[in-house]
Amino acid sequence: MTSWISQFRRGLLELCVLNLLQVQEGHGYQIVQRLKEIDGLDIRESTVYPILARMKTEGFVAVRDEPSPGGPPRRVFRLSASGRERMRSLNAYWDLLTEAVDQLRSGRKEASEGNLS
Amino acid sequence: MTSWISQFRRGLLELCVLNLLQVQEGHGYQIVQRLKEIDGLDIRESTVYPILARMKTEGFVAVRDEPSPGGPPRRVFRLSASGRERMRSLNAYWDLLTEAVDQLRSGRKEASEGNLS
DNA sequence: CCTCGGTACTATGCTTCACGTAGTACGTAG
DNA sequence: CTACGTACTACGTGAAGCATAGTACCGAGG
Repeated sequence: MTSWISQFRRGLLELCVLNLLQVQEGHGYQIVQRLKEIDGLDIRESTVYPILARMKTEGFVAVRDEPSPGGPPRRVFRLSASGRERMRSLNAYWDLLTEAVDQLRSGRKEASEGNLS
Repeated sequence: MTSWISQFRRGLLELCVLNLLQVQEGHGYQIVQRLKEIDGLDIRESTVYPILARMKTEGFVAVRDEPSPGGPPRRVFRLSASGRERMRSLNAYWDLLTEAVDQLRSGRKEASEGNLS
């Protein structure tokens, strides 16, 4: 991983997980699969599980075990009240940041015309 | 600093500095002052100087000294060609991320209005 | 002169978190 | 009984934001 890309993801991944769980509870593996589909995120198990563990110890999610049709038992995560609160905080700050960046970039000359690599 | 807020800023601050310097060269202290004005960033000297140092060792900026009217000599930073390249990369990835988050948040449930699943 | 405050930068250590790698365990198909 | 998909855990590394502290130059006021 090109390292600086990882840096951008800091904190953002928790926001993504929270927003996913806000829609519907899910188990770790499932969340990993969903996040993998999202372009630009390219996330791995070893990143997601620690996030979920952290969120559990901080009380943002409730956990219960559930049997799996083909594998070891799943740990299903469900957003708690404080988790939804957290999500709102992160979303709000994220919006603030994106707005700040937009502002900073728009006042200035040209922005990067579509060139990703 | 509430800790999780700092995490969001990862990498983003370099992007901000690059975009500032793209408009006009400037010295460290000046860049700090400018970034401080930006809402939601709330940045400090001890964060900015290391970024500038890093950018220098990686060749993204050229540095020259300049006398100050009221203080020790200033170190003036100017974006290099590879610095502009870097800026484009970061901007592109940032755009990708914001789009991904927008997508993730909008495709799911509601943004604000009550519309349960 | 000497201190105080603003300017301008440097140095050190802490902490958080993404990620790589590896390992455990369950189930089914061949 | 091997191999593969599922599902999770554990450990170590490294990057970077930040707090704190220190250095140094300058002008104004007592």
